[in-house]
Amino acid sequence: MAMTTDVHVRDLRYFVTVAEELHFTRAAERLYVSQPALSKQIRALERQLGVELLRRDRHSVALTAAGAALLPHARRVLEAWARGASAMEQARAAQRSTLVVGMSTSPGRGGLLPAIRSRFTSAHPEAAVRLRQVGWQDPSAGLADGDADVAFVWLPLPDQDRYAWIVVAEEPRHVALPESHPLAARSEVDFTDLADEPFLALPESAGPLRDYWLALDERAGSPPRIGAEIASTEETYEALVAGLGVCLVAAGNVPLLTLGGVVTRPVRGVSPSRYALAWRKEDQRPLVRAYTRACRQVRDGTGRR
Amino acid sequence: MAMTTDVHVRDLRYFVTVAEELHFTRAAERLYVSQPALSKQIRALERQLGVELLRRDRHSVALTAAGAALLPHARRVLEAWARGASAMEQARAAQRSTLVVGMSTSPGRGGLLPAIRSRFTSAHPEAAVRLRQVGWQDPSAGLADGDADVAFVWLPLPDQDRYAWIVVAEEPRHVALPESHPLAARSEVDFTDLADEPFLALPESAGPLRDYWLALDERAGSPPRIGAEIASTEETYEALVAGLGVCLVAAGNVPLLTLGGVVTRPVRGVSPSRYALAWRKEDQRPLVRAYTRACRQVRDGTGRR
DNA sequence: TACGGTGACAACCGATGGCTATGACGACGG
DNA sequence: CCGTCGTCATAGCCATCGGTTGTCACCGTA
Repeated sequence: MAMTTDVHVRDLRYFVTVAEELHFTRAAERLYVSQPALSKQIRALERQLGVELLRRDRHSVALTAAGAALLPHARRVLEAWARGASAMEQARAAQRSTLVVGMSTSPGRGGLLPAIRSRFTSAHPEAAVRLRQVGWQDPSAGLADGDADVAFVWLPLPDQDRYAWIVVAEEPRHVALPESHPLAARSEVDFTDLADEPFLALPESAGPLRDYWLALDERAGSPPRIGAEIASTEETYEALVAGLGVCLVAAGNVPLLTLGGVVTRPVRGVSPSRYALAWRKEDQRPLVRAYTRACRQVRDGTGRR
Repeated sequence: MAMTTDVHVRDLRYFVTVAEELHFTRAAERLYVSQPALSKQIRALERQLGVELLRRDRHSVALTAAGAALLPHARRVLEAWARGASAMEQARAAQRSTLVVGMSTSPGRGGLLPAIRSRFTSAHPEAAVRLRQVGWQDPSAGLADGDADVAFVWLPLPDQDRYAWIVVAEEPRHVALPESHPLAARSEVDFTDLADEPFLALPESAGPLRDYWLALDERAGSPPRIGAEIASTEETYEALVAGLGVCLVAAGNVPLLTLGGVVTRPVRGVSPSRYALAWRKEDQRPLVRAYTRACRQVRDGTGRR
């Protein structure tokens, strides 16, 4: 007999209405339920509480002492929950009108983000855009776990069939080296010269993207040596100056690493990298569609103002 | 899509617990439910509210903004309901420890009530006794509709198989007459002399009791003339002085009617009336049993102090 | 590489909460 | 006086809910 004292808010609402009307049939109408249903629920509530709340007297209904005692508390519960429900209403609205943009590193690239944003907000002035930095463990930059609604990512993505994307930049890849490295003397390097260097690699969880930045495709089967794993720009920089290895980097990201002690050189013999805006393929929400449309327009220079 | 915003208080309790533990399995233990049940309920709550409350991150659980917004409201609802539940607890206790004694007219009869009460309260000091006056429409004096837990009634009762009783007084019946009535000159009358008089009768709803006070049994088939219906001592007195009829009255109730203009005379040829304490046969509650026991002891003079 | 611990999912089952149809019963009007 | 109306209660039905046990997928760790 574990006496759950929990109650359904609906039952309290029913009770309060009957207490106000002192009339089951009328109360049932106000509540949009049938009279028997209301009758049964009130009896169930009385049974649950072990107390007679209403005295039914053939042609009249009256509150008992217990019913009168319950009424104010029931009203307080209803009111408290009304506030909670309205908070949820707000949360729902906020969720509906907030777009979270995931990204691993700053997209930069010539005002891409501000341009998209300006188009987007002109189409949806009520919407808020939140940027969210996501570590490199997640190559989908938050799309996978719902942290982000759209995201700037490097191709290729894992689970390609779950996402759609628009390529926003195609950039040649450079190599980043400590400035003391022998190859730093060259102004340009062949990838074959790098194949035996220790590489800095993305985390395992990055899947095909890790392989891509190791340029696995260009290595004819011989596996790369891994100098260290990196999950952020800062880690990468530290690993480079510490001499743990070298790594490929998109041309657009070169400025993020060349702070001192690190140099970058163009690489021949590797495919260019592709940077894209991605979203969950089945996600049809207006804000998502508007953002991707804005992005496509910016890329294509459509309707430039 | 009538969006019931109602929520089960249990679900809020579940949510608050998970929000406190940030751990489903531990929360489930605290709540004494299985982990899948808890998981499902929380998801259902999220679905109902159309909002993500908790972010499950494989090896960690965190509140979302919506969850954080809900938490205080949920706590307020729980607290409001806790007060309500405790009020119901009190009401239950009060109901359990209050005995309602129904009666049609004052039992009087030599301190019967105080004697019973004193025995009763010495056995149940925590209990409260409430007396309740009931109109003569209800011959069970409130037992039938639950207004009373025990009641002082005149036999015979309707629905005899629903009640048990102890006879507390057996009194000869007198007749009450306006003092101007021819029979008022006699010091005693035969019922046969009364048979053709108009009688004051109890309401139809009194059932066999109405017939009893009309002394139907003594009338060999010829039906009585009804002068008026009466439902209280005052009505009876007024009807008597107005000359609407005569009526039988228990010896113990004679003082209630002989106020002026009305006289009473003993009646030969009618059975004595029986006054009883009655209760619902299936009612085994301790207070009811204690009261009837006290009554029996007082009647039998057992353990007189 | 096996293991322990996490939350999610599936299948099942009794209770709940709603409906319609009907019943009992007092009030009221012809 | 009798039929009808209005009231709340009951019965029988059905979908959904809220719980169970059993299992899985996943991850961190020994």
